[in-house]
Amino acid sequence: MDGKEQLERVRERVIETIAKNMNLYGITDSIGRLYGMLYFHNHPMTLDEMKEELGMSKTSMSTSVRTLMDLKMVEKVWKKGTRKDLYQAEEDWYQTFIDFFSIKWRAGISMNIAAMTKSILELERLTNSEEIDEEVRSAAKIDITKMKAALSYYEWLNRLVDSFESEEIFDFIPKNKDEL
Amino acid sequence: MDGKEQLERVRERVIETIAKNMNLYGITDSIGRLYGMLYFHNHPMTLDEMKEELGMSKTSMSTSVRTLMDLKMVEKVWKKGTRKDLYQAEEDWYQTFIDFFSIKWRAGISMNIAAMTKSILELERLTNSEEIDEEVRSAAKIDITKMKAALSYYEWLNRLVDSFESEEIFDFIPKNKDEL
DNA sequence: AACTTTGTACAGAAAAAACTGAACGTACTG
DNA sequence: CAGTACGTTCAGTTTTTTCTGTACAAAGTT
Repeated sequence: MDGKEQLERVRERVIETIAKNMNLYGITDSIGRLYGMLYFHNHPMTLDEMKEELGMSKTSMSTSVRTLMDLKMVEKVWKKGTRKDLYQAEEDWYQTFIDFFSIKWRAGISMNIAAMTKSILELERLTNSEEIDEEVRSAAKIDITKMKAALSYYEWLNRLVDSFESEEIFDFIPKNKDEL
Repeated sequence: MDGKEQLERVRERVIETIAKNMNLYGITDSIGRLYGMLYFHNHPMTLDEMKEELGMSKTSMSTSVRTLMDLKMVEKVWKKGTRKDLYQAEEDWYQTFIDFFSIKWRAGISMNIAAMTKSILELERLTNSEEIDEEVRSAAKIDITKMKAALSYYEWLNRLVDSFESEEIFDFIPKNKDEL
């Protein structure tokens, strides 16, 4: 029984699990595997090393690593002497969680708030118009109610994300369960 | 200027925004559009009506609506007299949010906790073995540390989801911002 | 300045996902 | 019990996404 080999097998299984999990969050398996691999690799890696390790093209490594950087799951590190770019995984998963959802959700929230606000305004103008079919008016009123409800939800979600970014969420749900 | 037409246009734009947003959460545009459409449709709809409204196949409607049901974003309603299944959108987006992430995250959490726990055990057995290369042992120890950190994160995430399901999250981040 | 080395853009190939129509099973209707 | 209406399964097609190799630009080396 070779210890090194066994360690390797365990790692691979865990990496696969991590990848599957990230997949659930809309990240492809390949990118998930790359992250997992970087997470267990104890030194920053170059694109060529990743390519070697995963048996994929350098192009893929380049784009995948950028995706992970955009999500702040990987960072570029600088090392004297080498010309190659070096990357390492963000190790703090609490931070990863915060960054991931802040980035993803904020984008959607502002988009939606803008659309809803604009639409409510337009429909209110419509309902106030004299020359309008009564049926349309009441339909518009219902829509306005729904959009206002949506707006209030987005506003709540925004505050939730605030609590992530400020880390106040950890006052409420402490990292260590024995705290509090 | 036709009011009905204008209302239609506004609705469509908002539905498109909703779809784009859901897309961010890993739901296809089509399914997102279906949800948005149902959200603004003030009566439960049959598969044939959806098919008509969206210009897609009945097969797609059937599978899409099932996806939405699995996420508890749509529910089947029963109406006396009709043989067709009727579906309507869950209107409470706070609830939708809770259900969506509870369902998605729980799946990943338990999968990961299981994998990590098992792997930690295996590696601990490995590190305790006499006949093992010192280098492998220290590598295994590092891995164990990382997996334990991961485990503690998943345990935290589980508690976060608990607070969603119990709605305690609203004590911390109230729905109405003036509350508290 | 010529030559390397490195990362990325881009176009095309391969793989995966979404979508459809036909066929089927079940349950209701007369 | 035959006939019809309905939802779903499944195989095949279309569309989208992922992945690769080549080409190229930028920066470093000699």
